[in-house]
Amino acid sequence: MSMGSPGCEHTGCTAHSPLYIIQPHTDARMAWPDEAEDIKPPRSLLGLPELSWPGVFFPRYDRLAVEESSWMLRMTETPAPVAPPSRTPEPGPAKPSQPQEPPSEMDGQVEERCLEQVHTMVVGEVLKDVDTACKLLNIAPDPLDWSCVHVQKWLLWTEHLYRLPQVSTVFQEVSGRDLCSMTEADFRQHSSQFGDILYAHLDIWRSAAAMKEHCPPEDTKSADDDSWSDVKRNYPSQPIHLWQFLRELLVKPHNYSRCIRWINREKGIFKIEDSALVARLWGIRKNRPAMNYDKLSRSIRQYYKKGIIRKPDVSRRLVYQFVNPV
DNA sequence: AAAGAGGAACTCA
DNA sequence: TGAGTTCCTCTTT
Repeated sequence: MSMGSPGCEHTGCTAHSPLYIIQPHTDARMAWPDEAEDIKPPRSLLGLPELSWPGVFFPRYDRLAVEESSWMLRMTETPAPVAPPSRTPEPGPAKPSQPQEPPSEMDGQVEERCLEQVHTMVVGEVLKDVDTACKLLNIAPDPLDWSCVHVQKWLLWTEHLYRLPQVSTVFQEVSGRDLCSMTEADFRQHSSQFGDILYAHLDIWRSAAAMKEHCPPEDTKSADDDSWSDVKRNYPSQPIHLWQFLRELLVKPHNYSRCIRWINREKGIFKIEDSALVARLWGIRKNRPAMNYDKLSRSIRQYYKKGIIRKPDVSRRLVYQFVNPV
């Protein structure tokens, strides 16, 4: 791959397809996935300046920034199918400060392998996150398919992810197709302060939708997802139950361990760490803006009689137990 | 004060 | 009719 050119001969991508790097949030729990640690290539190898490894996995980060780098342009096998963001980066990668020897053939092969691994990893993580959000919000992965209600859900979700003040109100009665036809300038017009973040986040979703068409879903599936995916396949039209929703959060500890986590997975004992946040996520999922922990916990208590959830033998605040742990 | 428990009426698919 | 949702009162932590 030629690192210095604005385009990429492997993919046909152009420098008009910028990489959105989301800077790490300071919360140490929101770190790069553990499983990715052993395949992190050094940034110097990528022709990027050394810094703490940036995430490309949006739920863990609260700020979007555009970073130009041709290696990441390989994220998509084809150029983005829709109008790209207007803030086009300068062509060519950032150069290391020290002059370097020309890379040997072996260096080139190692580099190629690392890039390949990074590419696979990034694509997988982005698609997994979009998939998770789709399940939680009950919306289609492709923004073009969204109704106005779906757009509102996605906006609430984006507010939550990036800790934005209320922005959903400025996009009333906007369908997914309308949203996709808007330029970055349109977004800025709707929200001068956060329009660029919303536009960047939407661009990730649109790129993910384009990628999904080219990547087999197996690439993005983890063992944790399998049982739940089976449930979704078997009962595609069933509304999600609260216990299913809680399980879905629990099987995504990278994303949600700060609001809910297993105490003892084998016994099905879990703890709600942030009751307000879990309630808010449930409210978004069910389109119930007034949802709070008082109501959510009442619904959990309904499960006592049904034998789905109970309090553990040693009762603790915000700790519950699935009667039949999977 | 926040969480827990449970009754009762209500909505919605 | 089932699965919550909403509101309520009272108890426990």
